[in-house]
Amino acid sequence: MRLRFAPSPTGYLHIGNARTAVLNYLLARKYNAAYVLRIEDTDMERSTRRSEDSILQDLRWLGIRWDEGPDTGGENGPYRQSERFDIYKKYTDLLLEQKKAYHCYCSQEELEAMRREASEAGRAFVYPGRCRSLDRAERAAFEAEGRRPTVRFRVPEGETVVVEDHIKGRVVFESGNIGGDFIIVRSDGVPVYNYIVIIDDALMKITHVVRGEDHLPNTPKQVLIARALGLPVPEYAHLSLVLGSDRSKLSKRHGITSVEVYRKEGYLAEALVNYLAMLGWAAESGEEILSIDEMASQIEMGNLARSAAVFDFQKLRWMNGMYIRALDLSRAADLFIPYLAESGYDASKYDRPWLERVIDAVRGNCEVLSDIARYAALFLDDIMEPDAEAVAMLKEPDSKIVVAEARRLITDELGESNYAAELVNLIKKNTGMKGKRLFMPVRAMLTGSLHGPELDITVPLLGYDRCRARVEYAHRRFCS
RNA sequence: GUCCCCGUCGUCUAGGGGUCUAGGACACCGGGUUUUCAUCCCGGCAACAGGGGUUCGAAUCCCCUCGGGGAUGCCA
Repeated sequence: MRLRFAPSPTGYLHIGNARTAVLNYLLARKYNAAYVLRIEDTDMERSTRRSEDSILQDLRWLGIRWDEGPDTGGENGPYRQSERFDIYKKYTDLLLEQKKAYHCYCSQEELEAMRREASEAGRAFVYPGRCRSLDRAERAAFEAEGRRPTVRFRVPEGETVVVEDHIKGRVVFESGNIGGDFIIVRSDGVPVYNYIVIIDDALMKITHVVRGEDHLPNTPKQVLIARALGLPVPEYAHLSLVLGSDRSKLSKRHGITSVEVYRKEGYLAEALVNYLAMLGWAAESGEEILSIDEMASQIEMGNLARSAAVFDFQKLRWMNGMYIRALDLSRAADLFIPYLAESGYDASKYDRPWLERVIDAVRGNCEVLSDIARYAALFLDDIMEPDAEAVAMLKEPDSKIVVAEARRLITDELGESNYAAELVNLIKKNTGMKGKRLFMPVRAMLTGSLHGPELDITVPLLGYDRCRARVEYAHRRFCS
């Protein structure tokens, strides 16, 4: 069994395509199938090497590994369609020779006019077959005009194509209503997707094509090509599409669609893969947080959803948070530190074990890695400017008593060794303050906020010097 | 327009003739824990698109309607 993912390098890896890649990968793992990566770069205007590189990079980041591809090579290469033109040429010559295809001299403008006419008349456009049977003289005349022909596939009449789709079930098409003879080679000699996809699948011995549902209406064209060429037809599984909140095909206006951007925002590959797989698939156990191995062992080609799924950014965030919390602390630190650096904190300035404790204290607040700076700031900045709530709290008369006592203690009585254990206790004892009247001012003066990790964790992590500086700052600001 | 696909809580889904007064998850709303926040725990809200069949019995099977999506490219 052999599966493939065949992206077109015309931009970044789209989240919907990533889902196709992930599902193919899980299925390949499940059935112990070969996973082939093929680059469909026949759109010469839009395809770029830079895009191909970024797609490969994103796939690797997701944890997807392929057995054959443009970078790894393999027995069925080359794996870029742009490097296989001579192969397609042979098939085109064969079709031409057998009259299963013919040269078409209609210009794009003429075609456009016919299309417009059909749409204005409320009819479906079907190529009328104007060039179906040109004789030598007619062809020569067109050539003399400087027209460069495309090659059209002669769609046989009255043929039925039945696709036994693993997800959709039996889908039946009549050759009479697939739009007429379609172009298989452009006038510049470059073949088009609908034509060569089936050749490559056959030559690369792909047994199962798992791809987006948007390809379903193209399938009969591909099957007809295969029949004309005597090539084997793979089995199909057409995945339902991913939609945005308004139920139209997911696009940028719905939110982030680039895998690279998710990575940069601090989503974990494991979480993204997990979420993508859950979009249109549910484990029998009902569990939703699953490793790649667990998903691979439970997934089946036949139990993927038939209906489209709306991409829920909120749920992805939730899932990412779950993964962040489950991370081994050292790995969490490795992942978070670059985000601290991005916010201007030089991680090398801090002691690693201390930094890990800080991260552990605030990771529960983080849904994405880039949330870290906001929550860790209270440990990393020297002075925390109190926010509005904290200011209001520190202006309370009781709070001033607490702040004043804190200052007295930390300047006169407490030091590095005992402040953490004694500061709050002594304030309580000496001022008689308790409950929120005690903890809130302490929290506000030490962290600048009324919210945050428990003080028992926060105070020792802050360290004596920083606590002292903040107490003095609060005292200057609110008690003088 | 034509062809194709799809239709269970707001969202992702379980369910495939009786065990469904329809289960889980996210979100939301309460409550508990945390003297705070987040986490965590408990509870609540909320759906079989509509209409006809078939059947003793339909969310499940069939048909129609409606709704949504996709395709209809010298894009993939």
